[in-house]
Amino acid sequence: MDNKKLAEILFPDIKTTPEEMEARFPERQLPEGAMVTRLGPSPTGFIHLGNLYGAFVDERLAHQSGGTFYLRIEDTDDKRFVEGAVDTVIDSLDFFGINFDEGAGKDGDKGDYGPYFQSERANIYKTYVKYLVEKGEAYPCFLTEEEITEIREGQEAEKLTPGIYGKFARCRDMSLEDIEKCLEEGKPYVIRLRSDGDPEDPKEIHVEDAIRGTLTMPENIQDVVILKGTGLPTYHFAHVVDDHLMRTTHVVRGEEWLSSLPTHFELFTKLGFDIPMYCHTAVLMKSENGNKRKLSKRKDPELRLDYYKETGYHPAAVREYLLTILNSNFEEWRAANPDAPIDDFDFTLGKMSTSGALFDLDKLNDVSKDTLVRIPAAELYTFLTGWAEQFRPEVMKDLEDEEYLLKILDLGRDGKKPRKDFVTAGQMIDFIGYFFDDLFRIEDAFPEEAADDAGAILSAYLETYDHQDDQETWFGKIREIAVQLGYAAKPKDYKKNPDDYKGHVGHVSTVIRIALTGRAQSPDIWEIQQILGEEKTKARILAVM
RNA sequence: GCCCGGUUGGUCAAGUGGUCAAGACGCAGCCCUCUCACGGCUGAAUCAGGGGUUCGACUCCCCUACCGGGUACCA
Repeated sequence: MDNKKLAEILFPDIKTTPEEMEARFPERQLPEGAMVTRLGPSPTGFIHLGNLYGAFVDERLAHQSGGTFYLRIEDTDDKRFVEGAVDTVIDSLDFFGINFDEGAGKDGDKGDYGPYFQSERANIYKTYVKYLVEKGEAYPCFLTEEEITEIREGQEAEKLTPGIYGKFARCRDMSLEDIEKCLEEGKPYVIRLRSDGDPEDPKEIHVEDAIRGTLTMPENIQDVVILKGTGLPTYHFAHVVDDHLMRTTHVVRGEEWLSSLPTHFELFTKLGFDIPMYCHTAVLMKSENGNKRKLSKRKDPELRLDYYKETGYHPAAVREYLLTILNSNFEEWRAANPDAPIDDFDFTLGKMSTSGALFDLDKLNDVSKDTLVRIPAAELYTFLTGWAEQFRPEVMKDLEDEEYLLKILDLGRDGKKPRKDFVTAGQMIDFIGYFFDDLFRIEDAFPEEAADDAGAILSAYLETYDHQDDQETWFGKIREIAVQLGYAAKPKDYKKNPDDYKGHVGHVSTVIRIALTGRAQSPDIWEIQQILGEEKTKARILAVM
């Protein structure tokens, strides 16, 4: 068989050679130890939490090592290309602080290793396919879908490994004449790898994985498709060619790729490429009925990245959370360095978990509280208004008074034990709602112990109210009112002798609290009053009376 | 079915032959306290099961179970 001739028949237009490719995409000039990583989303532009999780690893590895992180659009499938997909990918990741150095961009490709759309790299792939055909390592296959199904069914019946390999690879050893004949007849075909694997007795191969250690697997035996009927490569082939030519040093991808590793190994070997360091991450899981399952696009709103944006999670909080899942020692580090920039943390692949982590909203919320408490009020204000503008435009008028808002946002946040009231922007609006007349409403009932005296309490309060009082004298007055009306000045007294009192000062102040905030629970009343101002304070008391 | 991963409290997890098996979230109780939050303290709760190897196994080996993935001209 004249493979050279076959290659020429199959790819008459391909004049480029692997050597030329090597020259065109030389090794990168990067400092020692610098890592090159990539994100390869499909062109729908849909980015979910799993992507973010992986992208975060890519980004940290590259930027921590002084390397390069690039974006490559994997559009070898004939899936519909969604308009603006690249922008969507870039924007959604940018929101979480993840930026690309190279690759597909809003204003076209950037970098010397492009094109960065796989659909535009057909001739590059074909150069290598042609090369493999010339060497007899690949061949055209004319099997139809029906024939393949038939083969598979036969294999299943005989309990054999399904697939096109060994004697099932019926086009493997066609003569040049037969191939030419099929070609002339216009039969559709694909190019398959001629695998060296022994179906009878597969050898073991060893591949390094930075997260999982040395992986031991049986060698590939399948004559996998490398070039589809469309003239575009399969993922397997594109991965090998692209990651080599783009000089990727670390391939971060989900563990669902683990089982095709032998195929990739054989391709790398046959093409004479060095194998990159693989980093197979665990899949994010979700608990359901006591079982773990993969997060699903349809069932789990928290998988959509937009969910976090819409709910009003601060990107920094999501980053903190992701890092706590990604690196088990991050929480410890954060506890020791509460104010350090997150990028100071030394991210390591070895600290990554190999088993699927359950996504935990409770934990996210807790992390979020701790994150927001570290953000200065002015910045929080920008974040809050930015969010509200997009998702709660009707409250924007309440947020206009920046000076007023800053005081509200900083309420009780100073000192060594700051309040951690805020979780998300949406929740914040709700939490501080009583500061705004149009959002203020009485939500809770007066406590039983003091309900009957509510009128008396409020009128006495109003009578003695002096906006200039400091916190201590202010509360002293409430104590007096409480005592006068038959309430204990201290909760402990009441607890000791509940029959001697109607209730305690806490019940009395709750009545005031409800009049002012509409709620039985709130931050410090005195501080709230100072922010509300004398006029509004009095008006609210009066309104309830 | 076959192949490949994985399995420490409800959740996230430290742990690499000798620990009373860290810590965090959540939960419960107590303290602080005018409410809530914050903070502090205490508590309940874990090595999937069975065999080996060993003086000694969460750690090493084998089997089983369970979970996840793959088994495409999808990525």
